[in-house]
Amino acid sequence: MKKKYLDICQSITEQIRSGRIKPETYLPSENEMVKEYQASRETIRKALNLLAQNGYIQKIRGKGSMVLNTSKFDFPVSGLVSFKELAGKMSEPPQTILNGLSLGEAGGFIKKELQLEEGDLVWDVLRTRKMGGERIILDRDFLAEKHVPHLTGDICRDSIYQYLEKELNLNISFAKKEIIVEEPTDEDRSLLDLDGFQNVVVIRSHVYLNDASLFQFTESRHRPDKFRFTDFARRALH
Amino acid sequence: MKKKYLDICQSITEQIRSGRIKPETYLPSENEMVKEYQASRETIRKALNLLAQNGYIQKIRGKGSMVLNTSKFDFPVSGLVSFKELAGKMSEPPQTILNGLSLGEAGGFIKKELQLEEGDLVWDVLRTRKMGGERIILDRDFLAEKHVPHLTGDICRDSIYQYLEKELNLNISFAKKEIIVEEPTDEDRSLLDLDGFQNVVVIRSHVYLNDASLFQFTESRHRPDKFRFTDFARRALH
DNA sequence: CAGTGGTCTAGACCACCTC
DNA sequence: AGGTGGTCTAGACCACTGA
Repeated sequence: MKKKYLDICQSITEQIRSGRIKPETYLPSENEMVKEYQASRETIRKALNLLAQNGYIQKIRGKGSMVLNTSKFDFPVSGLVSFKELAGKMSEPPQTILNGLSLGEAGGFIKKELQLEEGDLVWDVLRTRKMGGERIILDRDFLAEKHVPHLTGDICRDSIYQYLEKELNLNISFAKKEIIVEEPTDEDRSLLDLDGFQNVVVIRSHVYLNDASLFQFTESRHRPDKFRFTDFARRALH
Repeated sequence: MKKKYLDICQSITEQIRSGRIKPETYLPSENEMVKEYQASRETIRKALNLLAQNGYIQKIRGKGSMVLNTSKFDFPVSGLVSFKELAGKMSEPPQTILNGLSLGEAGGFIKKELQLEEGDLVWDVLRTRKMGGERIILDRDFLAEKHVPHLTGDICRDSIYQYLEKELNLNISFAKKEIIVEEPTDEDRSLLDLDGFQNVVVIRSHVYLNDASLFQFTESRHRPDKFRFTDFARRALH
């Protein structure tokens, strides 16, 4: 199934990212794009709305679609991105250390978080992320065994998300996240280079598949000086 | 200008929030809604897409639109919400203290952040937010005088956003934000009840109007134990 | 198979901006 | 007045689900 509006969106995204279309200038009008892309106006508008949602353009009535400046806006923890995808956009390559991988019956806490039944099994994955020689992030993932029957150390050291989407064809769809600041646990102190920091930033996520079933609960614990979260937000319509 | 898809969206939102439509159940099909709301299917779909973006429903092909559980998901720092709007959803009423309000020529730092010209004026607003008797948040707002010619202490103590949107009819459209953790400044220590915390959480925002012009730069500094950010994120299409 | 949501179209009317 | 984006429509075909 090829989606025309996605093609158009990617085409324009590419032109903006490469600098062929400059910030503060206007895109061709929707009617011009209708001819250029051989698509109906609604299809063009679908593509443009995607760009607007992601902060690439601002549509201004009576004038046109202005390209926004997206530089300095390059660390998309926002959205739903795995560490490997994120790392690909960083200057220096990070490193993943697998500290633990086990499959077992869900305990009380995690059984509740993943809404599991009595006797359901869960994977417990513990990984450290190293950047610039220092252990900066501690990730603990819980994955429901009924959705992910098989998991290996190699997959965890590479990218779990890649495996789930490419191999298992799971459709990761949305997540609810919360960011808070906590005191370091003993585990944080032993597995991270905390350098005397009194706090860690904790991101807790519940991740859902296309059919709205919950399959993953993650806790990502960051050294505060290396933590940065950026977001593009549109004001809700009223 | 009445927008049918917004009416439909609000109608369904209201039914979900009030509990008349329960989580884990399906909405009527799009074709049924076409009759119910006397609208075309594309208009219905526009409304449903808004609901999906905001985490109210999950659309599942071949099955329907499932209502998601939105409880425990109640602190929308995400999106673009002013403190007053946020406070309205909290149990206990918070309090705003105005620590400073001045209009002056833009200095080097803020001139750059707000992309101002030589001689442009900016408002500098400093406010403390008190919750449960403790001073928890320190907000510093810079607003370009060319967009906001007039500002008073009463407006700052109430809600700047309300004034901008209701009185000045400014259309606040989008913001770029960043969240990081810093050491407290002397100002933080004197104006907040830091209780010995070694860090503050800082949210920096650049806020833009409908015509893509930058009009506000804000720094919001939070005591870490009272900070919480929640987010609903959909995975980017590929 | 019928029903669901996903994509696409061609055309209409409106509100806004600019000249 | 002419061009821009914003809303809405009626209809078509497709892909997926479940009985």
